[in-house]
Amino acid sequence: MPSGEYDPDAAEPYWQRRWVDEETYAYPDEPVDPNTAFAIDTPPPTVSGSLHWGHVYGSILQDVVARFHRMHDGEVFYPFGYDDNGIASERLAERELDVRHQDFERREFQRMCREVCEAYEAEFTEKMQGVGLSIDWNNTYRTISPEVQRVSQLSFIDLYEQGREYREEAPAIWCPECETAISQVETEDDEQDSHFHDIEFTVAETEEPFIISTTRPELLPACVAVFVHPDDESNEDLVGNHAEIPLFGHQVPILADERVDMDTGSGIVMCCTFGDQNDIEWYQIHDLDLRVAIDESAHMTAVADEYEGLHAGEAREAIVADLDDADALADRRAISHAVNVHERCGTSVEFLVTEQWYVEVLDKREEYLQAGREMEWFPEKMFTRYKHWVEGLQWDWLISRQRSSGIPFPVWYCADCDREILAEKEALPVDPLSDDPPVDACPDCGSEEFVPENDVFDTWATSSLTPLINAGWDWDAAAEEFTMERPEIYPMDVRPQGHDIISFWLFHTVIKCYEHTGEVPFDSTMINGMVLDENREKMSKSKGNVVEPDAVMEKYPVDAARYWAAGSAIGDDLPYQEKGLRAGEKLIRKLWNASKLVESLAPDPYPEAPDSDELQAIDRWLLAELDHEIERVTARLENREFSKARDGLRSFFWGTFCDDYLEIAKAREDDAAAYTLRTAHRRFLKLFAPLLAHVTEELWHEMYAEGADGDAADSVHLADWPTPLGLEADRAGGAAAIAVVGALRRYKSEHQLPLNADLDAVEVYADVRGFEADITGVMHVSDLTVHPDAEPPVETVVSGIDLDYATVGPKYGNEVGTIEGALAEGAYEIDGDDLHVADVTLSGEEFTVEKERRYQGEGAFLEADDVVVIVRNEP
RNA sequence: GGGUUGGUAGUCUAGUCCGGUUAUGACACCUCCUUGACAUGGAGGAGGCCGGCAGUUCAAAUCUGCCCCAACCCA
Repeated sequence: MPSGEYDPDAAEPYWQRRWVDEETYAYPDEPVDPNTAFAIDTPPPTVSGSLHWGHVYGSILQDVVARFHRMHDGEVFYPFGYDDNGIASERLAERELDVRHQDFERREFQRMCREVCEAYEAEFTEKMQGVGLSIDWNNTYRTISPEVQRVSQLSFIDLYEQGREYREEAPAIWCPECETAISQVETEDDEQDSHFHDIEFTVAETEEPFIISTTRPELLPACVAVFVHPDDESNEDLVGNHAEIPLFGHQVPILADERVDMDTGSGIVMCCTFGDQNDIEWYQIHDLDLRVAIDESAHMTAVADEYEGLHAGEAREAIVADLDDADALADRRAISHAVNVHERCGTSVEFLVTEQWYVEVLDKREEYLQAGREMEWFPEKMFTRYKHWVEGLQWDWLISRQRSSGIPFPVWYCADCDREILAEKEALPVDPLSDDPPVDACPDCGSEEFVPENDVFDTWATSSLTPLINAGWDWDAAAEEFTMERPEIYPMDVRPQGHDIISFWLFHTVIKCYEHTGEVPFDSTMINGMVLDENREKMSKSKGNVVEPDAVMEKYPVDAARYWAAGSAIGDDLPYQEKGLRAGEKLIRKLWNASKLVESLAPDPYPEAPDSDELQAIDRWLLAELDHEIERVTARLENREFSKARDGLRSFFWGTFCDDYLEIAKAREDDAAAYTLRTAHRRFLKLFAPLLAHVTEELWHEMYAEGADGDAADSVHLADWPTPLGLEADRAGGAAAIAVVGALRRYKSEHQLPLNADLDAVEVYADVRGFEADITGVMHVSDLTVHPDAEPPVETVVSGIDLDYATVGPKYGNEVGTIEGALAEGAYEIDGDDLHVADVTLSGEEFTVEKERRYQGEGAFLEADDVVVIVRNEP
């Protein structure tokens, strides 16, 4: 039985350890009913550092969902993954060991990555267990593991066989620091200081000079055309001629195109291989030359003549200086502008023509939009993000990366005819660098020489397969079909994630799983907002406002953090506020203390359910109100309305159960009260369990686990979610009785009396029959008289008229103002059911007469809701 | 630059889709109260031009337009 004060420092780690040791949340190995199995697909966090408070926040919301459905529905599949196969993890290893991947042999570097990641993964595990997440720790995966490599390569081969992947030499976004192609989603804008250079070009045909403006003079050798806007009258005579490039001397055509921004600089712009995405479009549309001046590591090529070998940055300075010497630099001014950088390393990206693998997506935009529509979105409005992303797609998905660590493409090429040779599905995973291709000779040309593909998959190509990884998707060679080890969890019930990754992670997962299985992988998606600091500002290392999970956990119970996290409306950002955690602490304490009182008022052995007619009116009232609350909380949790579920349950428990019923029950000593207390309290523990996972478990074991059926004997989290009892109850009478008690409390408070002070005589004008003993008991009333039907002995004075605007408004329109004016001045007359005012007559249903009650008799006159109470008390 | 979402007492928040006249609750603040768990509790009080401007309407926190601020997504 609970005693003393609750000690979360001891209880929380105890239960966390026990949940893990006893595998409380293990998903069964044996077949599970697909109708009750509930599966969550958590996006595996990237192993690139420590977990931050945002991870904790999102995880708690997932866990509330998991715990609720475990109690409400049945078995819950709640796995955990570590995403450790991407550039982020490689860069972590480089940072941690102070090395560069280029300096190591591929296998050796991969081994180093694994070692660094292992330490961080152990820390992830510890932290996640430390917030009491009900993850099944038997179901964890690493995105670099052989099993996942197999799934990932199977996915590649399946899409290839479906004709949805192609290899092409084309302009691609390139990070010169990481020396790999990257996709559009991996870039971000960075506002950087730069210079605008006005450079003098010459028209070859006329030797007439003109000015172009550029931030990238080092691309002069890469210039392949000059553009003016078709509407640009001042420059239109240039079109059709050629321009001679200063310093480099080559000539390029001058063309017209609408993409030119006439307002920037001179309105004449140079097009290079490639400065930006515009250049790529011009290259494609106008069939321009390729003049590659910058190589994979951002050094100048032979095209740059004497600048060959210089880093692009050095070349820029050198070229600017030489332009100046040649009197070709008209102006140079400092500006600040947005530069496209690689989000992982902050390096400005280049556009290089390289051979890469792509997944075709543009042709199925409408289908993928429909796939998104088929999911239920919490909140609904987040679907718009998905929609705009899909509608705005401009590139197929580039999935090859020129990195050391990652999952290799299961592909070889014929050395003679370049035919693509894919691995056999049953042989996966393979590494073409060390494994042989599945054929001895090229089926096309018979050559026996093969070149292995050196590239690895984009990390998202793998992390977009988590539903399939979790479901145990595989290729059955004998049956020649894809199979699933746990078909009952696919499609998965919910996919939680932050709103920042809807566009790439969620989108890619939806489309890949959809292509493999023909089904949308999620029934619903739940989008959480971002965690902000206490001033509602985004947390960032540079601002120094980052909240460290460890610091919070040291100061507050985990349940308090869980309470705080559940205070958000789904999709909204949530500021970190200590008072939110303090409120959580208060609720934990209240729950603990109330439990102690329940224990002492209704000690062991707990009475069996009495016949319904033995329950007193107040008992039936409480249990009926609780039924109502159960329905509300259940609906709110189903709709992921965490904040409403939390606040509603909290105020019902605190106000109705503790302040109202518990106080009344103190005066009772019968079995009906004991049964009611126990029944309600046991139900409260269950209702709070998804939220306050630890304290409810502690109390459950103190009070109920021993006598519980089945799994509930092990954990409240394995108990069944409560359903309404459906008792008949006088809910109006109970509400009136509570109003009477409230009025009497207020009376005592106003008269500075202690709440347990005796009251001599109380008269109640409301139907509180059946609740008399409860009122006298809790309020210490010596003589209570109830007048269920009689009018109170008061004079009523008309104090005003309330209009029913819903009918009066539309009916009288502009006259409403006049009517209101007359009413305010008292210029009206009540005539039976009618009201004469301002030349109109309102009928009975169009207004209500407001009456003030005046009591002239002895004692104090109290009003609450529709209840009138008269107190006569000798001091 | 474009799009999305949000802006409600000192702070956080409900209500906004579907307009109806004392705008919800919590924290903090003020006053009072030791009551069979909890004073880390209980009863009460004060605190708001619902981001700004304009419009629609008898009536706007709610609908429309423009503007300002913030976050996110995309250029």
